[in-house]
Amino acid sequence: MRLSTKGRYGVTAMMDLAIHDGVGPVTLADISQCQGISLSYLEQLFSKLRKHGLVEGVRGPGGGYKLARPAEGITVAEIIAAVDERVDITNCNGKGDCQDGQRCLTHELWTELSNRLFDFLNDITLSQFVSRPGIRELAMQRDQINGRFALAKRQASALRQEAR
Amino acid sequence: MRLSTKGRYGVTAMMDLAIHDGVGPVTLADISQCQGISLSYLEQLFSKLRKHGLVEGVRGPGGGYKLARPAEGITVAEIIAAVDERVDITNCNGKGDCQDGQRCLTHELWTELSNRLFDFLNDITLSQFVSRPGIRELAMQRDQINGRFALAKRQASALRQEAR
DNA sequence: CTAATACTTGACTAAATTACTAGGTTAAGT
DNA sequence: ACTTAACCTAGTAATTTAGTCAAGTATTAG
Repeated sequence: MRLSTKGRYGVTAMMDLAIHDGVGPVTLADISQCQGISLSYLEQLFSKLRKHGLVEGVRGPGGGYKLARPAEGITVAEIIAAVDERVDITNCNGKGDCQDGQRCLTHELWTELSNRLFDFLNDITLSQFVSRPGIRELAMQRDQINGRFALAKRQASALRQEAR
Repeated sequence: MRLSTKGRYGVTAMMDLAIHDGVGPVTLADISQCQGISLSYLEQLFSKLRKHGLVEGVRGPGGGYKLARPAEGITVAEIIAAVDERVDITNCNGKGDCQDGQRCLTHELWTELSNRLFDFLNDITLSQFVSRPGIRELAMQRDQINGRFALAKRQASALRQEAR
């Protein structure tokens, strides 16, 4: 388990998709503007997210990315693992030994801590953040301010339908 | 909150000190051998740990490093923060705004997740791992195998004293 | 005192990761 | 057709990580 800016970008981007889930796809250009990182870098990240079955791309005008699965089933740990693609857990773990064929005691303690951390993050889903009351409405307001008109429009009609 | 190999090195090294707490200082050369990283790199890490009041150096023959405080009071989050020295939490947070003077909603959600993660790691102390029954004895055995005779000797007499 | 041990500091280098740039191709909507 | 936006590839600048080298200082055993 590793947590870097890359993982943060992935998680926040996925939150963005989750907020607009069911409303319509979100373009990378939008996310790029909001997060302040380059479009091509986002493309790299989303390529990984797509290959791990977390998002789906929709081509053409009005296209973008959307969640491949409901937000309830997507955990933070999954997202981080997808963008990080890290295999090496410890220095010696690949070979299985630390020195003299013995694994260092501290490494065992570390993997235990690492597992606890994973369980913690694997228990947090996107929906936990997005399904809070009022979040959708707030997102719509911000979309209008930020010039995401297409999204805001679709969001508004989605909210009207929900109201019925 | 960031978690890289640097943080892992710091945590595992601190676990090593905690295991030998009360027994005597641990030399960086020992840790270097066990963790498989260079002595000078460890020196850099321990310089930070010392400046953050987590460890104390003992000079002269038989010297090394030891915990500056009891293991019960040292949390994993503290160690990671000490070696990482990271300030930037989000891309826009330094300036306080994301775009158009509005903070992106996703960034707020991220900081919330980040705080949860910090609380989690700040609740895990070194003693939780080290004070498990049998850990000290196991450490002594490994020290002998790994040629850490001085430590093993002190550890043994410490255990004898505990037995009384 | 002297030598051995171990911490301290700084400057410098190699490797890996992060982030970006520039050029495309492909699919779908108008 | 034309535009939009996903998708792909290669290269590269910037930053971080990890390690090296060298010249110190402090402590203590003998």
